[in-house]
Amino acid sequence: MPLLPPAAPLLAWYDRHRRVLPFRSRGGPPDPYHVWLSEVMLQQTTVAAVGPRFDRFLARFPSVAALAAAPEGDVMEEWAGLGYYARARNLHACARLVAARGGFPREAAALRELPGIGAYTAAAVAAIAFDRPVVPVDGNVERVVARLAAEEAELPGAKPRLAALAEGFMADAEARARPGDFAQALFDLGATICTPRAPACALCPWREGCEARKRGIQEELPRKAPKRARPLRQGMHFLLTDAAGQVLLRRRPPKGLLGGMLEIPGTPWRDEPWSEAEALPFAPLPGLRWRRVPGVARHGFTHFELEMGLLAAEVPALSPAEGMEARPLAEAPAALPTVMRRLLQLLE
DNA sequence: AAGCCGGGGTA
DNA sequence: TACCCAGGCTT
Repeated sequence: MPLLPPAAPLLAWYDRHRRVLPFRSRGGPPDPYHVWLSEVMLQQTTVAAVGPRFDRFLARFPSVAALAAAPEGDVMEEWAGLGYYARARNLHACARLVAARGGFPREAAALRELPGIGAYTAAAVAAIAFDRPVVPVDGNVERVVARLAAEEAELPGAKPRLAALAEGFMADAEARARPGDFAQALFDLGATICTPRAPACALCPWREGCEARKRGIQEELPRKAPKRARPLRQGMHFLLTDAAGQVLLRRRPPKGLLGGMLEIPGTPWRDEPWSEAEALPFAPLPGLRWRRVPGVARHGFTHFELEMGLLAAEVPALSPAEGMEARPLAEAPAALPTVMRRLLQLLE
């Protein structure tokens, strides 16, 4: 098994080239609340997408105590558009636990017990906020380590092996002296030099010790198991508005797809397209005359693609049933997940 | 171990 | 288009 390269060149590179990011502390010690919030937002979400949303979230919920005291609906609404909405629910639950115990645990093992915090986030918060000697293993670190060690086994099967290799970084005293910087240096290396495609090996502080580069296979690693094709599903939705400019929305069940988020009422999503007559029994109010809004809206989820049609009708005044609520049409997009915003875009 | 769970940036 | 992203939870 090839040895991991020393931490010193990477840390020196980081000291010169580290990215300036909205959620990164400048100067002073990092605020654990800020570190935790940014790490949760960054789960499967790009730095570019998180930046503005992090500042907006902090403005609305400035502290763990403020977040813990907020109604869950407010948190879900603030999360609208970010995706993976279970993160928002877990974030809120976690804030309440942390507020009750008077602060975040400092050890990764204890952080790991909190809702929404897995192995990665526990290590990231422990290292960055508390300088505990652990290595968070995300997609960047997996890629860097797979190339350093020329690990040819496919992901996700190779995850445990890559994590075990990454743990070895902390055997180096220079890494152990700066765990937070070391973790973020790995992220920055993966994001700017050791990129998924066309890595800039000539600029890499670890180019001498990289086994994949020696063999010329750096662009092929990490290998990944092939993914299944996403099926296409169909839905028909009902835009019911009133004379005051309000629109009828429905709250989705707390768990599952888009759990806890608002939606525009509609049919179930199935494999075949819906005719207007087939869809009508699913309308939020019977006996209305619906008109078809031209066009179809498309949206991609993780495991299927969705195509939606829209029917519109108007009543004098909405009286929302249980599980429904009326909102001004102009304010609806801000509270809706992106898939529902796509439907509203058909009106333009 | 495998499936479920969003959305956007990028080539 | 397809791939990837500072992953976690459930079964």
